[in-house]
Amino acid sequence: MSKGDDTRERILERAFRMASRDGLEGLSIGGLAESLAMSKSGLFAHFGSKEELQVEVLRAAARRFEDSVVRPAFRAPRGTPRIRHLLENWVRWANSPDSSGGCLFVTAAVELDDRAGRPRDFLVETQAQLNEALVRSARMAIEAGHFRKDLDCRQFAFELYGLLLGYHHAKRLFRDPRAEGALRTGFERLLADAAAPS
Amino acid sequence: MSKGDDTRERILERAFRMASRDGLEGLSIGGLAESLAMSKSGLFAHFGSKEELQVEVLRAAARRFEDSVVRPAFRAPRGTPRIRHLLENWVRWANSPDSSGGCLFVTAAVELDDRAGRPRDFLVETQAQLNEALVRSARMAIEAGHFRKDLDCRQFAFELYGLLLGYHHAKRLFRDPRAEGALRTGFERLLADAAAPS
DNA sequence: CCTATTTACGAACGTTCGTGCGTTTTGTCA
DNA sequence: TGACAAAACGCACGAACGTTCGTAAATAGG
Repeated sequence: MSKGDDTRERILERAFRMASRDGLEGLSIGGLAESLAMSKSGLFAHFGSKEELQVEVLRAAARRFEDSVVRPAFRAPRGTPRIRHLLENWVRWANSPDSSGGCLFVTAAVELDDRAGRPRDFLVETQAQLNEALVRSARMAIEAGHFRKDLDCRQFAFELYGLLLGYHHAKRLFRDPRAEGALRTGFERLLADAAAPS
Repeated sequence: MSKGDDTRERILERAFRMASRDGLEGLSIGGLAESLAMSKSGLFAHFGSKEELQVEVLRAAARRFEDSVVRPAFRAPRGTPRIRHLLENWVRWANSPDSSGGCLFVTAAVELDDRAGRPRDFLVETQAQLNEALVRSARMAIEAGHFRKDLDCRQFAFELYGLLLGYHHAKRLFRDPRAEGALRTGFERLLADAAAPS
């Protein structure tokens, strides 16, 4: 790997953390450069524009999420085990020191939700993929006989995501230590409601 | 009402809408002044600092939310009717043209969740009050015999808020027209699960 | 109507923002 | 090692930011 690619990765890693806290707009090139002890223009040259930097930060985050949350979970057996792993990895993601400023996707979603442009397009695409992965997982759980046949899989995904958002909110705004417990309780309720009749 | 108070209200009304879209930090005094056809310094003099403006925007929003969502709902009979009214008003709030840039509280919560200061303190306080109102509503529904006695009211509030956040996310980022239906379906599931055994 | 006060203004401050350009340093490979 | 390319730099730019200040206009009360 060339020197340039190496710094580029260092930049994105730091930018990921900064953007989690301050948002993609709040992320400043000057501040980012300073925190990496390099010049503004030197850093800038790697991306050519702030918008491009934002897209690349999102791309790096998406890859990281895929690597540490989705893919490992999809190695677990289909059905409830896989879905449980998904939640477990997701919680670890949200609690990881890299996300100490909040989940970047939550921050970005709120920030970009009506700001047209490439960053928004990219975020919508990856979030849609994540949502599809959730829906698919539920569908597989039906096929595996873990979930009831008449379960609305999109609805399941919607409510699961809502629980995660509620967890994020309670943990970060209220700093409520009970947030994770509430998330898990809600998750169990969701699973129980989706479960196939015994 | 004096002339000053009148303009102050006009400023806050406009600022409320702008901050819903761009956040409390993205809200710029220059832009706000221009959109109101007044001078930056003239507007600034009403608040003395941007932080103070942010707090006042939040205060105005909280009053408005109280007036149009919470208080009207609390005029409905205790128990499920009141909780249903709460959701109804809440959805209307989220869909109102004033919130066309997203619910200010959601935007602000994500933005301020780790930015210490008076705006964050104020937001936490009002959001905590809202949460308490939800918990209280659930408790009253138990007393009214609508909800089962062993219901965890905090958990109920947590999940209800999660549904709202999920709705906000699906509607605004995905522009999914099914979002409101998913919210209502989840809400009914939540109510059914909380219902007293017949 | 005159005066005292409130309200709004215009101009400027110092900083920071994203971005562009020319140069110098660093790395790479024959 | 010498030459070419890649990478990082310093510097400057115009614009926008929040904020300050002295002054002009508008309003309110006697």
